Amino acid sequence: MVKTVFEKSDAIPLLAEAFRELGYEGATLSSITARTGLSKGSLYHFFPGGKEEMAEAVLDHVDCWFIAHVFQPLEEEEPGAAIAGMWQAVDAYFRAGQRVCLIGAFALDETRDRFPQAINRYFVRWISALAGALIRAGKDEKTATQLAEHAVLGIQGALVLTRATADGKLFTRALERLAAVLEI
Amino acid sequence: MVKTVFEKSDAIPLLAEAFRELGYEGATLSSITARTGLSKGSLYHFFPGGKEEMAEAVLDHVDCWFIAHVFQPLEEEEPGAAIAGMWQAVDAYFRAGQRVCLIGAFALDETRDRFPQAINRYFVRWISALAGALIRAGKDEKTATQLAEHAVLGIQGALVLTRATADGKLFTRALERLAAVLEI
DNA sequence: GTCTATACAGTGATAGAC
DNA sequence: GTCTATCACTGTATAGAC
Repeated sequence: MVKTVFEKSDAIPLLAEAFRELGYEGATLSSITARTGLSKGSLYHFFPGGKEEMAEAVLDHVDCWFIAHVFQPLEEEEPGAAIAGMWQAVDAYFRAGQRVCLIGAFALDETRDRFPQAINRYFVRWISALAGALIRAGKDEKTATQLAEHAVLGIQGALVLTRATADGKLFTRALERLAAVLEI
Repeated sequence: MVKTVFEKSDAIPLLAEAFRELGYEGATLSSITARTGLSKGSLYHFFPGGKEEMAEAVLDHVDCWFIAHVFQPLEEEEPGAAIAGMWQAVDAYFRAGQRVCLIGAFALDETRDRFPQAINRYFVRWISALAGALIRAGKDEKTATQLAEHAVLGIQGALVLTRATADGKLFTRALERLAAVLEI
């Protein structure tokens, strides 16, 4: 059986899922080969820097997705629609809480110290993009920043609690509540 | 040099800090021996079940702390004072966000599946204790449960964001905002 | 009760055949 | 570009001296 064409970009979503579910330390090369169907040799061909380069590629991939689907709309589109779109995108991306935030999970342990800029950048841009939309929607700067911080933090917390309690409806319920707080 | 008396209970806070900072997979026996000053032999003497038993002991220790300092006060004392005490205890326990929630961190990766009951129990009790206090303070049951969920999830999210952004003031600021939401 | 020595599986990573 | 074979090393865990 000959392996068909398989590009680096095809591997990244599978790598992302591995790191998301197992964590950086927990995602061993064995588990990664099993999930991607690629041998270690192929993985090192695509990512000469090994596991760390794989994680960097995954972080970049996640960041790009959020820029395209969340941050840029918040920064450029009509604020009401962009914010509504954010809640939709977030619920879909995190599969109603069944999927964890890779970057949030990396932030919690010493993995953060491997990728500090990538982790920081993601959250800072999310908060500032949302704050910007809230300002364009009429909030003053201080309130907008606080509300944005509150919303982003709430999403991360909802992911933790959804997994911890195994309550499948918690996430979507939390998003609705967070969306309501933004209206205050 | 003779090792002085060192009880199992003395090791647990050090183990807790190791798991908290490094994660379950990241906390290797080498790092644990370095942090506790106990050799592998001694560790296995105290915890014959190895790393898993160490983590169980730590989870139990954390749970007991929260029962004594947070859950029971919420369940038994005057609600206003108990809730105010909760915010104080949380800010102190998590060192204004410099310290991560071990149980929340465990919830995010496959470590959850090792200790599902302990993780679930902690968060369920926290939410129900807080909801109970809110009910005694005059909220209706549905509102109280939602607000309690919102508060606990906010704490977890604030821990993620504090570490991610390295903004030392974020955590305390978030707690103030979360406390304000409970008043609504 | 504490340690050192050790077993042995699994780790990330590399070399080289095809 | 993909694989297998293999490397040196670290992982958890155990045995046994003191």
